[in-house]
Amino acid sequence: MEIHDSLGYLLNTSARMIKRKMDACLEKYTITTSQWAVLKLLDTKEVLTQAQVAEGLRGDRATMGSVIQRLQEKKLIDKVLDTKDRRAYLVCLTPVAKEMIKDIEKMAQDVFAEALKGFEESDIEVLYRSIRRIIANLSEEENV
Amino acid sequence: MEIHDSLGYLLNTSARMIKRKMDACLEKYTITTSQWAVLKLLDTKEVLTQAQVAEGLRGDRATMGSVIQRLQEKKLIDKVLDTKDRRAYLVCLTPVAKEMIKDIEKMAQDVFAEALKGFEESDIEVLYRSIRRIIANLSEEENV
DNA sequence: GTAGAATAGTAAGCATACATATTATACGTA
DNA sequence: TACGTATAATATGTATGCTTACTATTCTAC
Repeated sequence: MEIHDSLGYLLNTSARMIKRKMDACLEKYTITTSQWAVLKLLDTKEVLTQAQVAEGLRGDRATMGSVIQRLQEKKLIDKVLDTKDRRAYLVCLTPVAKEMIKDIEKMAQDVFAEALKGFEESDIEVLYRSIRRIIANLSEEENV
Repeated sequence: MEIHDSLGYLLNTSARMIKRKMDACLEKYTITTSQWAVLKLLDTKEVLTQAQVAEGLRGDRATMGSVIQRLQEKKLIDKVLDTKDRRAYLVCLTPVAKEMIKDIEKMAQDVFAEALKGFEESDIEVLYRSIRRIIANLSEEENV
């Protein structure tokens, strides 16, 4: 099978292209797409431990730790030691970050709209359902 | 919008999960998923310059250069200076790599089969067509 | 023929992404 | 109460992935 026909190549390439476009748009806010994902998760969940952030974004704790560290350096999140579990830090957004997220939200939608230009509504529905199914399939096997 | 509902998150996460699974399977061959993609491309095209490899996999020349270097160190590809264009190298597979690719091909199919377990044939068709359309949409805007 | 633009490959810097290992802390059980 | 197992965070090493910049070479237009 041609590499260009493989599911891995198609998913990886489309993901990289969206990330590239998002990174370019996010540059003016001095954050990256991965950092944006962490901010978005905390916007919904308010307070999480680093382990929960990693789990929430299906990333590894070491990587998420360093993404969180950079966000902390940029004063976009705060992390404080959990008094109930002294191993853990509680992570939340700063007011600056909350303000910023409002501005970025629309821009992110525009990137996805561009990616999905000309799509049938029904195809969009199948696409999203399919990708979620792939994630579920690969999570399932992991837990065996 | 929830981060988990965003197209970027869905594509990125599914791509990373497939890559993770592929990397685990490829470990016994001592190569990575990105290296495998280069080998697969050269298996089809026989001889390419590094710039063509980068273009063929929609990557940047610096990154592809270092992936190719590592494959050369592993004796899986050869690169020779192009006598017609002394800027360029011609890259091709070694016999060892060609033998290896046969073994890996089936394993790669198994990973995709696992990802697509339980899918309707029609949904698979919509999924592939949709992702190709996303790639085309994002390529188009790049070339404006 | 020459100058300017473009290309091929690499260097350097920064940001993930992943795996493995270590330290400190928490939890459950005998 | 002590011990073994599990967890949270970080350290380290390796491999991308991307951007910018540089050098050598090629190509095109005048």
